[in-house]
Amino acid sequence: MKVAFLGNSEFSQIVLEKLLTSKHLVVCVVSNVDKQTGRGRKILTSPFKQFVKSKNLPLLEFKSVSKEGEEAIRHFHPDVLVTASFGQILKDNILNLAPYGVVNVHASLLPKYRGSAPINYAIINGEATTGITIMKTELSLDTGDIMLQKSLDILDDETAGELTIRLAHLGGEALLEALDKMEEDSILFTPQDDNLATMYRRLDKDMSYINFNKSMLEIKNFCRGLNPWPISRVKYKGADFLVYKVDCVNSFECDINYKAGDIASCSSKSGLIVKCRDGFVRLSKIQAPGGKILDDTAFLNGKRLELGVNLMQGEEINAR
RNA sequence: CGCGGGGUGGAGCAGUUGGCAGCUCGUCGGGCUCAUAACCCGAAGGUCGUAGGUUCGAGUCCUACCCCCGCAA
Repeated sequence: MKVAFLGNSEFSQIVLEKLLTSKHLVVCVVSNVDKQTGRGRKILTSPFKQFVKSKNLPLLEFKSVSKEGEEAIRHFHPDVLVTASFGQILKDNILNLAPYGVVNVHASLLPKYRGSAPINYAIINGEATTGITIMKTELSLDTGDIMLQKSLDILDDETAGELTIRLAHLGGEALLEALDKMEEDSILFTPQDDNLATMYRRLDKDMSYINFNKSMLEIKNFCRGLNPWPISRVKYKGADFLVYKVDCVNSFECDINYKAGDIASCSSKSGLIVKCRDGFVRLSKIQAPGGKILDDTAFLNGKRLELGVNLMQGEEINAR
């Protein structure tokens, strides 16, 4: 099959690499245009596009494929279009461009976890299993018929970033299998049951503050699910401290009656321990504004935090 | 020229209006203890990011450059 590949991220790259090892031919790759980004507002080429260039694949860049890309892609006469972590929503002209239409590699077991951050939310919600769905792309988001699914167990301390890489490899395998079957015309299309569907909205920094009214496990999962971006965080006296790792604390005793979100211990021996709904959590890897990522014990050697201060957004100082 | 924070013994930080370079931890040695991540005593370890400049004197003030980070996308 002649494939036009649409993608942007590291996830896309891993799937594409797998595709390049197969008998299928990648005729062109479509990605977003470079924009000002990063510190100093420089224009940088994404790692994905650098990879594509290094493989000497024809690279097309569009702000909107539907508006600008139809002719250019048609020029390569693809049999099928494949999307993997491609941010843009495709219109009819692109959906019907190739004989086999558009196939999407989605990182969840649809119809669960529709939306742009399926991997993150699977971890946040404490799922034990997630997976890959190869599906037909249609006009509305992540609703197309399912062609093939593969599941994967989520590891205990895995972050969303780590899981993304594992899912991408699985996604590559699933995609090849699906393409092979399409070619033999032996693939089944199963409609999704919309009643079972769950949809989650985009991640952003506003939703990344830790809510200590939740349980130890929920907070830990929240932290894992938001790594490597946007990173869970707390507010200490008005400043944001990024939290890279949370551990559940099962053996911490204290006689003071702390509220959820209060700092219950902050010596460089014990680490940074905070009260939550059903116990205590330890914020064991944190980063102060302008600082680097540190273990809490190292962090507390230099920065002295105050016992009893509340780390929930908006809360003010209250001495027990 | 998008905004902002930072580079100080091995680690993390403080350093006031320029005036002997400090704190917490770690390391090494000794002591106490049934024992310990606890406690006590002592020691080692620093070209204060780089290059210039101002000054009797610069970690501190000025200039240029390098590196790291947050916001913003």
